[in-house]
Amino acid sequence: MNTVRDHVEELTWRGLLHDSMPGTREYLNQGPVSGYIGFDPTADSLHVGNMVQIMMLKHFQESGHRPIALVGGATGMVGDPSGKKSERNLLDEETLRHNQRCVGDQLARFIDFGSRTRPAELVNNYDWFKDMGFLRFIREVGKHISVGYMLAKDSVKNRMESGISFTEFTYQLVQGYDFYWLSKNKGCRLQMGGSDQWGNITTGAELIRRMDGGEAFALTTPLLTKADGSKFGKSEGGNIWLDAARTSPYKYYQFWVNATDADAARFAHIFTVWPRERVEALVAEHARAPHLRQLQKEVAAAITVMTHGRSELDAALRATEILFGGGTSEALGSLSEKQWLDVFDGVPQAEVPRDALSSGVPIVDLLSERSGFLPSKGEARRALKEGSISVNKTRAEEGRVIGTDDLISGRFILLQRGKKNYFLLKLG
RNA sequence: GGGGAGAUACCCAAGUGGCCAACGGGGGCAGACUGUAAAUCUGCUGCUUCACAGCUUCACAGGUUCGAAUCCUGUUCUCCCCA
Repeated sequence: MNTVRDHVEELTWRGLLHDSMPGTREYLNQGPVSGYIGFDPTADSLHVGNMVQIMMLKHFQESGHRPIALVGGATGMVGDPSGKKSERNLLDEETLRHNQRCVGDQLARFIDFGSRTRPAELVNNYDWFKDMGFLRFIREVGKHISVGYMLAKDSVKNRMESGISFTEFTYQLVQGYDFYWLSKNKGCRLQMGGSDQWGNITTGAELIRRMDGGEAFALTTPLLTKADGSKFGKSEGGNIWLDAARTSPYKYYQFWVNATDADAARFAHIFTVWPRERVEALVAEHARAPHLRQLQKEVAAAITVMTHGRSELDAALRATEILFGGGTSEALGSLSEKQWLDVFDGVPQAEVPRDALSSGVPIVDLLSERSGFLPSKGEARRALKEGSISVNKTRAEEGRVIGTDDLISGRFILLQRGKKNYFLLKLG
């Protein structure tokens, strides 16, 4: 089985190709090859900001090639100056090890490590750096690259004013050596990454050329920004993580379903493996009836399944239906206790003691100190004044007192500020 | 080492003895509109038993004054110029 599809063409229509080194397309079209992308183990979970690179590996595998995910245990200890204006804090080895394991597990949800024909592989550059002494490194590697060459990189140039440590200055050589090592030991002569990695990638290609006389290739992706120019991957609550414990599948689904029209179209290209006809048909359909948000829904569903699995998506959809699907107090009452807990799994919650409730709690107290939903009573009053508070899907007035009568299914009260902020109170 | 400028709420930024919880902008939150969108309009955005009331707040610590973010003293930090 040596058939591969034209990967460069595939990336092009998906809008994922920013730049490539000469000959890369031809190299890929010869047959299955290996290609790698590095991931920083700076946290014990990846977030949606990493999704472009994750999908690069996935599309690569779908095209018939063998993806290698490199977890940067060693490079994570150094710190990449690319795109950073200040020196980075170093992580200790124990933390890095933990992060590497978690990141590896997450990648396994997207790319297939068990394929017979084109299995993905996970490597950790700490393994080839841990016994590499400083003297050996500067003799074997440093010897081949001139300081002038290194200084010419943007990542270094941009930091000459504000200052850059020798450690970060050296980073490109360390990452470059990864590329060399993989080409030598794994036959991997292609590196992929974000466009900000171009400088590091070319250093690696240069090393391969000088140390081995070998040829190397590269593919980079454009930096993804949202249609309004803001940074992709952040939302009100901060980062959107791939770890369900950090970002619930419900919130994760909501993140994607809230995409603007333009973003949703791009997400369909980048974050799904749908064939071109399907993507284009959906986009066209959406253009005819944008108010249905069909594109957002399909894209969000596809990505959520890929990340968290079918059943987590179903739970997220149920929650969405209840919270946004014109849900009413009656709809809430029809849920079983288990359904309540499932549906609101991703919603912040607090417990309140029964006796407090039986004597009645003023809504202001309930919203603020009793639950922690809103930060202060002043804030709670303000919210009530603007009419943005609902209790069990029914708008609440300032004088409202909440008692046991308001409990649904004998246990729950659903608080709501505005359309999208929910809070679940449980009887303690 | 010498000289100068400055530190104000999430960010930028006015204010230079009482009318300052502190103009304005950004951001954030909410309401209307809508498609859980964008754009637009409106309101809110220190705390408190929201009241033209009280309390905490304008780098930090003291002081002057009936009264200070605003004046004085000291401390810390930042920036610029000269050497």
